[in-house]
Amino acid sequence: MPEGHTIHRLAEDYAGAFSDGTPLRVSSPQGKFSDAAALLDRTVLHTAEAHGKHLFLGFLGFLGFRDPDPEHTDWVHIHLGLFGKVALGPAPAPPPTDTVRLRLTHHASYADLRGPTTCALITDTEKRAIHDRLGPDPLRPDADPDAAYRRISRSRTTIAALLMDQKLIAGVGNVYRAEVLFRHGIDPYRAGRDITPAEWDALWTDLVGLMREGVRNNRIDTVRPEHTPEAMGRPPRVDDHGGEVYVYRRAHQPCHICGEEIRTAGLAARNLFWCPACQHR
DNA sequence: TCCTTATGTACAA
DNA sequence: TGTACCTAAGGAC
Repeated sequence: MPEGHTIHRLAEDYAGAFSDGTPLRVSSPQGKFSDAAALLDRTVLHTAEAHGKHLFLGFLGFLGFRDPDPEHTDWVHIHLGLFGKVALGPAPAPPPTDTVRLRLTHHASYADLRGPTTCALITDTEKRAIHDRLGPDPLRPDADPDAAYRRISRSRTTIAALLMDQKLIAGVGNVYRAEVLFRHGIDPYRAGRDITPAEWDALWTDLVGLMREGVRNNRIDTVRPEHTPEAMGRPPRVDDHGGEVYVYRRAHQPCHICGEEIRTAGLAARNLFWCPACQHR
């Protein structure tokens, strides 16, 4: 279930559960991360950080350093890809299944990582290189939305594809791109260079608010108060995604606002969803 | 039990 | 543009 909000929430949850200074037990029941897990075993989790859909767990102690200097931190770089999941809860940990790539345990908590596309031990230099190839993240205080607009405003590519490009904006995925374009009435096929500064400002500000709420609730909800199931007297959404949305995975269903049939089409190997009547700008 | 699908990305051609 | 990779849930049988 990973867009940027999931990863930022995981950073908070890992740090909250494990960064109290107690050494951790680190293992890889699946075996694919065993060598690194052995190096990290009985070291201390110092920090957890997210940039877009990338998660970084900072460990101290495997090289003998005890000070929280980034240069002396060993980072575990995690990317969940499409399928990755983390199960995090109070100790005792359940018996591990053979799909657990990385298990952290502690006197009070456990966290099991399954199905990531990336789980690797990296240096601080390698970590900086990852930050350098990612665009501004609406969930990070250091984000510069103007940097994203400079590139969007020069591009002939559709705004729907640009919003998914992590070099331009880090953390937006298929749900947030569909929903934020709907909320601003923007046709997903418009070229980036036709997006005005005012439109970009509104899109960015909205993403910041939506994604912060996503971190808080650990799910994506994008409908305004007047369009909730309660407000409109319609049945709540029931599927594995969970949150209330306008268009995502609602192909061929009526638009909550105008009743028009929601459309879907493939765009950059993903399914795009939009309302042709509401998104005309 | 099999098939499809999924909130992602990298690389080959 | 297509394909490979990682896992689990839901629906059709």
